[in-house]
Amino acid sequence: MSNKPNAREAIVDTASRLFFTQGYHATGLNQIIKDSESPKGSLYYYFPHGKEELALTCINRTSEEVARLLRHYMESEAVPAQAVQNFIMSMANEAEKSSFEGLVPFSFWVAVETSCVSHELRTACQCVFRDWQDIIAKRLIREGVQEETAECKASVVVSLFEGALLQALTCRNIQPLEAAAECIPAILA
Amino acid sequence: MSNKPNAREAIVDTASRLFFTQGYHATGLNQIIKDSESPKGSLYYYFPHGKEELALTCINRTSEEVARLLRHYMESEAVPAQAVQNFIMSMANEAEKSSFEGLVPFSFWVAVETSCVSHELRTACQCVFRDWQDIIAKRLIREGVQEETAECKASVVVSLFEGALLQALTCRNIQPLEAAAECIPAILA
DNA sequence: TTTATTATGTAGACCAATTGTTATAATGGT
DNA sequence: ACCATTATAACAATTGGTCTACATAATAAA
Repeated sequence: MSNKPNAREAIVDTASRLFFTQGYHATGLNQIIKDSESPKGSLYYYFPHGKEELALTCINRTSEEVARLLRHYMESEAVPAQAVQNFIMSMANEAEKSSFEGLVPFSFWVAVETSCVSHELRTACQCVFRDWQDIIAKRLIREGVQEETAECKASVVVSLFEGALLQALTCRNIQPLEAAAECIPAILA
Repeated sequence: MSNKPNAREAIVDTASRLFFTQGYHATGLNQIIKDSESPKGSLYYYFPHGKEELALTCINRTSEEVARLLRHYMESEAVPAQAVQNFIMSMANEAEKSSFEGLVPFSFWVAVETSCVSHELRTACQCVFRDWQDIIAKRLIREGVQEETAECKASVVVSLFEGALLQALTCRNIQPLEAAAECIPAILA
């Protein structure tokens, strides 16, 4: 009872997990409907444009989720460098806890993959990176950093984190993330 | 005449380009044989184990190619930071020149994708990252940096570069790479 | 030197399985 | 009766992979 729109939620949940751990092309619609225990009819009922629309939804939803988390960490520390370090290490712990198999929402390497699919998906991924960068930059500006410098450093933080996550997932080891966190103060100084 | 093993070369060349720009799963065998103008018979003659064996060959070959390039840049400058900066900016120019569509061999985000395919591919990608890191670390150690610190900083450089490349390819803009290069001295100091 | 024999590649038709997608029928609550 | 949702079956297209036929070149036997 009262299972009104939870089929949609189940689909988006599992699809997000699969897209971000396996990749867009590696994830089949059949696997999504099997894992989410939802019928294929529902998938095309909620996402008439199919896989691409579903992916777009997953990207936007995950992006917002992460932005919220990032904002939380950036606000809850007096020193920006410490905030970023906490954020990175929390993600590292999360990844390790799930044996590098769970949804590590920041791992946006799907961006390049989906960029080849359609212009719409590429634009969505662009926005994701820009949003994250903005959150960090705004915090730095508030600290008195000049705007242009802040944008630049925020971009570096995002890049470093994405790259470290890529290495960590490949090697199934949080060491690259630890090294990244350690270097943050030197970058933001 | 004398066209002995150039079919193999053609296959590996085009397959590398496609794998590293589109991704492993997004690249079909049919596209490879069409683009390389080689018949499927030849593909399975040179790579009896199919797609996976071909991918392994592409990864190893590209990895060595990049390692050679990286080594070249690391040797040809007196100051390590300057060497890394030159390397990053040369890659940025290369990417821009091809409108972000050519083979940007450093973009190893396929690593995560292929990591899901087989243990063998994952191990290969791990080795790639370790090799690149070693090249940078050795140069830093030669400069008098302590071994452990050197390893850590080398890992950061690799992460930062990979992440910046990810952003650059997504946004079709070299700005993230420029920002990354600018930060290198602060990291290696 | 001519003739067999065997490697080495090329060429592409063919295969079962799966892909994303569509269409239509059946459900069930209001 | 209505409408939102679910449930199937089928769709063409493509996937990675196998198979056999064929050409050429190298080697061995006569």
